[in-house]
Amino acid sequence: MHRTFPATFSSKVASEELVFRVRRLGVKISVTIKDIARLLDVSHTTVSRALNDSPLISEATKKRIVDTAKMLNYVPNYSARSLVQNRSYNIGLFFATLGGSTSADFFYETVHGVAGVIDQCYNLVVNGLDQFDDFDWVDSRRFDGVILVSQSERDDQFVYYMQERKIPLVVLNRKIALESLVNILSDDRGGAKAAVNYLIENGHKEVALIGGVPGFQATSERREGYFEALMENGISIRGSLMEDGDFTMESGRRAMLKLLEVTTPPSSVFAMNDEMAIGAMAAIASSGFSIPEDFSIVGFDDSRFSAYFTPSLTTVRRSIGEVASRGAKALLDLVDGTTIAPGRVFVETKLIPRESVRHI
Amino acid sequence: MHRTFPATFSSKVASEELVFRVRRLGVKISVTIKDIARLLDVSHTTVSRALNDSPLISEATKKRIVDTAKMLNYVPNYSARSLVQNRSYNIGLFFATLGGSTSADFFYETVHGVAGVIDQCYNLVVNGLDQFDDFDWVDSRRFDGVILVSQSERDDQFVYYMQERKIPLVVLNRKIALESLVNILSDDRGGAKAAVNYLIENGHKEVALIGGVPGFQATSERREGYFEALMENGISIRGSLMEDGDFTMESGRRAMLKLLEVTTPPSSVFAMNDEMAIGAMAAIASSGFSIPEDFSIVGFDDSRFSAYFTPSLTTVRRSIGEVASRGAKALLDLVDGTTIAPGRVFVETKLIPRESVRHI
DNA sequence: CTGAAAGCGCTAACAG
DNA sequence: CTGTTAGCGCTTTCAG
Repeated sequence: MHRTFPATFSSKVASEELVFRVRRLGVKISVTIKDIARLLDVSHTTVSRALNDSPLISEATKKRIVDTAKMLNYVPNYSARSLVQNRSYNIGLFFATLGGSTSADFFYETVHGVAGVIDQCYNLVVNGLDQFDDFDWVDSRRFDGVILVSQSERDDQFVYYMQERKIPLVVLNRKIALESLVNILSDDRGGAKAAVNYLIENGHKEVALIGGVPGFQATSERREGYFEALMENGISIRGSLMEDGDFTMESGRRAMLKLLEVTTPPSSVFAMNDEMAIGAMAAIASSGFSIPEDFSIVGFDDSRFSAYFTPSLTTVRRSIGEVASRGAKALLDLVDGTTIAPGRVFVETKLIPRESVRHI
Repeated sequence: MHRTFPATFSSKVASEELVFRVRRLGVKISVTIKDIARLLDVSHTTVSRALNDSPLISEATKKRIVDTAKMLNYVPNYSARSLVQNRSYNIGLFFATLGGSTSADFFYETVHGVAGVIDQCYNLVVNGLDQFDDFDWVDSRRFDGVILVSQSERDDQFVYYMQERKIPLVVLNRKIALESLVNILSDDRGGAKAAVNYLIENGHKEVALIGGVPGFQATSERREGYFEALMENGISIRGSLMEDGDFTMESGRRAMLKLLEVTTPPSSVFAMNDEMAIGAMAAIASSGFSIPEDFSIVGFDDSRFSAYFTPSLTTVRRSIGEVASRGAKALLDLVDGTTIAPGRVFVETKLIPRESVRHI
């Protein structure tokens, strides 16, 4: 082992002596700063400084210490550091729920987007708000910052809780009234409007709507977009063409089955997400109709599978990954104390025309 | 505020005095054990004991303290507790990778399965092994235990690392040679065999294979199952009917396009996961063929969308969620020091017949 | 049953 | 540039 000793070792300490000391360290489970200090005859402060790249230390000693630390596989004790620094090195990524109406694709893209930005020194802690009765476990000493993927006003309770505790918070996916907050979301209304406009441009006089979970902000925003498009094109809104879903495939299927029973069925459908669009497509097919010949359909999200359907699904792309990564970057700045302008950022949406819409 | 004081408060401390003391606490960000101790004129040791439900304390004082703590919204400082107890209260959930070949559905089901079991006192830390150059950051003081969702032998390095550090580890999704480990996975081989057998039973004389990432254990196991089924039915193996994919939809599409160019194309295809099956279905459709008339296809995983395709996809269900939750339970036992028998658990797979297979 | 004292490993004034 | 000292909030001996 002593053959690997870096040459920069203290001249005061003979190589043999050092070997002896390392030996005496024995089968210690983990090396501490004190160990290194004793080994090199310096104070533990000096070691701490070296390891934290402090400027208050000579390059020589720093190198000596850093080398030794590496050799001994020193790993800092995060609990100790956390205790004294009052930081947890935990970043929370909280979803309103981990089950049901959070679609797999959405979840995946979000976690992926955040994880790609978060630094190695942080733990990314994933959780569903609905898992717990209260928020007591969310504490400034346990989370340096939190990214909330919000769906509805029900989450406001949590937002206020966080404000109270002064825990840095970034809210994704839903407009938040608090101006002091960083708030990143996609332009749901604009996207929905574009989707419906596209159907109208393609000659559809009637556009049915399959809605998401009532109460979710994405649902109301996309409904607004739907309304706007209809109104601007002088198309009257028919209640019988609007069905509620809950963002799951099954709900899309059920909603479509109902729409098929309307006396004068629409020629086109806008589903508020791709999963419900799939469900609707399944319902249409199982009823003996075909897409886009009998029905045109547009989804929302551009889930990764939407290009692979038959027919491929026309949809609205909103980069969930970008929302997530921008949110994560903002949170990191917030945690680092970098002053960033709070406020709302809309990530653009874009219509992706594919085969599920027919021009009439 | 003093109206809400519980009646059990120390008689030694008059209500007014207590109010005064609480006042003096002022706008402290967080209440500590010491605060409570001072408030109630007991030692901080006593408070600690009460809060930890120690038997070395009278019911009366315990109640008094617990009530006060609740009233003051006391939250323990996990860093401090961790430091002294040498536990992090972090549970790691590590994937070989967070991108690419980890499908959204798989990821979602796994996280969901684990999160449903993990106790509130733990943080669930999600990570991809490929995000980092080394494993130094994975430390026994930073993770009480880790669940590894493994794909290939490349992850062995990590497994050994964990063994060395004696960090409790549960490995999911892939057979691990180490007998001392808890190892939970689905019966990939059996599932694949069932899938291929099903095609053969339905009169198919030729079954093409679309494989997963070469090197992934799921890939080789499922290939084995494919071979076994063919051999037991006296069907010869044709190399031209086997294409490699990487578990993504696009790879399934490409593989199928190649299979369509074979001189005598097969009447059926077994794709090693549902995503590739979708890709294959897209390729078949775009080439002007239809399913199941021209080609029968079976997937693997029973992803939630497979029932909603047109035609719906015959596939093999393996409960990823169950693998995950069983793994999490085992890890929790391990962390708690409960002696559990290590070893391998196979979660059963089950063929789910749907419309994508035609009987000839 | 309760309290006093020690110490976990680290960082951060404050002196030299 | 380096060392001394103190202390983060908690649990845990060890004495009463």
